[in-house]
Amino acid sequence: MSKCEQCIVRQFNSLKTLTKDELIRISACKTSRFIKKGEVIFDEGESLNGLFCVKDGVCKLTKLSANGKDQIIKLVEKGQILGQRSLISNDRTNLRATALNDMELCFIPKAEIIDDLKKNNNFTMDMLKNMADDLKEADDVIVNMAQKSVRQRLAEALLHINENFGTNPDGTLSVLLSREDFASIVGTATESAIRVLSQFKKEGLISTVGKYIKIEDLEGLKRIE
Amino acid sequence: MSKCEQCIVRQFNSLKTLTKDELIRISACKTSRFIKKGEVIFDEGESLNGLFCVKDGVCKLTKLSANGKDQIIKLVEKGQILGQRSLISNDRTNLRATALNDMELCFIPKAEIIDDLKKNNNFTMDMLKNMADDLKEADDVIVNMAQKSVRQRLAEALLHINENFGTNPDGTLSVLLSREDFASIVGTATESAIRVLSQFKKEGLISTVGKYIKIEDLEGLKRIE
DNA sequence: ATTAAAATATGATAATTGTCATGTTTTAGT
DNA sequence: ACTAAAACATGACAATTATCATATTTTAAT
Repeated sequence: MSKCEQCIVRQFNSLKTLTKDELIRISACKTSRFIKKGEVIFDEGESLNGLFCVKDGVCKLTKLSANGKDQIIKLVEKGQILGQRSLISNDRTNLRATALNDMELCFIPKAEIIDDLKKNNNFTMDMLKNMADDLKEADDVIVNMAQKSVRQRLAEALLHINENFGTNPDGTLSVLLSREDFASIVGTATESAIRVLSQFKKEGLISTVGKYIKIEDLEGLKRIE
Repeated sequence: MSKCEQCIVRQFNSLKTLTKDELIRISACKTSRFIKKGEVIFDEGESLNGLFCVKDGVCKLTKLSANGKDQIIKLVEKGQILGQRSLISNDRTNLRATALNDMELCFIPKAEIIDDLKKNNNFTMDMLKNMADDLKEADDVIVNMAQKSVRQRLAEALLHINENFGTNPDGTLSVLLSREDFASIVGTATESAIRVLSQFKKEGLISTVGKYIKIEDLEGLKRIE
């Protein structure tokens, strides 16, 4: 089992604020999990009893709406943490996490994290900062959902993915999403997402390389207001 | 100037976790502000340099969308705190706060709060819990915005206000909102909000007493799915 | 390699929601 | 009390988006 105190991944999340001793303690009780693409990491309403640290891969966090459709709330990638919200609220999860590609996760039991939160104020503060950033982002999403058209939202989704998850060497977006996933981010019917993406392609705003999408005209996408 | 350590209002927010000494210190440097209905407490992009504690009244937090329309993100009432997000992120506000009725606010300078956050872990933890709850709520709103009809969203808005802000003695909703405000919560055109509320009235789901709305059929509103 | 299933695509049409125009009622200020 | 402004209301129509039907292409399993 690899050691937390030597793990590069923790530099990207709140675990970076832990002391060496704390990391060694956590390392001793953490477990590793490998998840295949498409598998559910945890479901809505589950009790997690701990925190996941994403060592590799990307997953989507979704919530099932009353109409039977999934809504993607957030994408989580390597280096990020999973399950903070329910850990802190001492609550069941309100989102389902599904792997978008093969993943490796470390699981840290709740008791250890709670202990650190109580004893290490830097850790608590960093968690708080991240939560505050998530909240700001969520507020922005609310406004977009409420006030913008499907076309605008889809353009912004592409820009957001480009900005936050980067591209492959050939310039295609590194996160691979189905049209259904795009629809689920934007909150529209799959057919509508397909239509708008086809339109973007016709207009030269994007192109496709196999299943991957490449942004051809960043400014053009930004101009869709 | 009234004293924080004797103030009932703080029992409803994170300030309740502060020690008597900390409260006395805060009390000494806080200022009081009276805001008239309709006045802007702070605008999007302002630097707050502190935290507001709502002693009396209700305000709305809005964000201006690119289409020129305001979106109401949250209603904040007596006992709640205002400005945490930007204080913690050390960021300008991303929302505007506007008084919905006459308000009394206490303003606590940033330095004092930061000091408490660093020294009192209970305070930090409570802020973190509240932020986590806000985030959960925001996620729910995203799903509703993305997946539900205007009719459903408006029904839920009425239920949410009833649940969280209560009613006057005559059973009317205690928070008084214009049709434009309702439209701004739900993310629709004012005319659409008016139409749907008229429809609800025709269907006997709600009634009006002057400018106030009364829920007549709670179960009926819940059934709108 | 074959085949079934899943994903993508597109047309036709219906449902929802927005916009504009216009009128009525309520509120606030002198 | 009078008047202007704001809020509320409603109709007509346009724009957006969803739904249903049906192909086509791609993927995965045997």
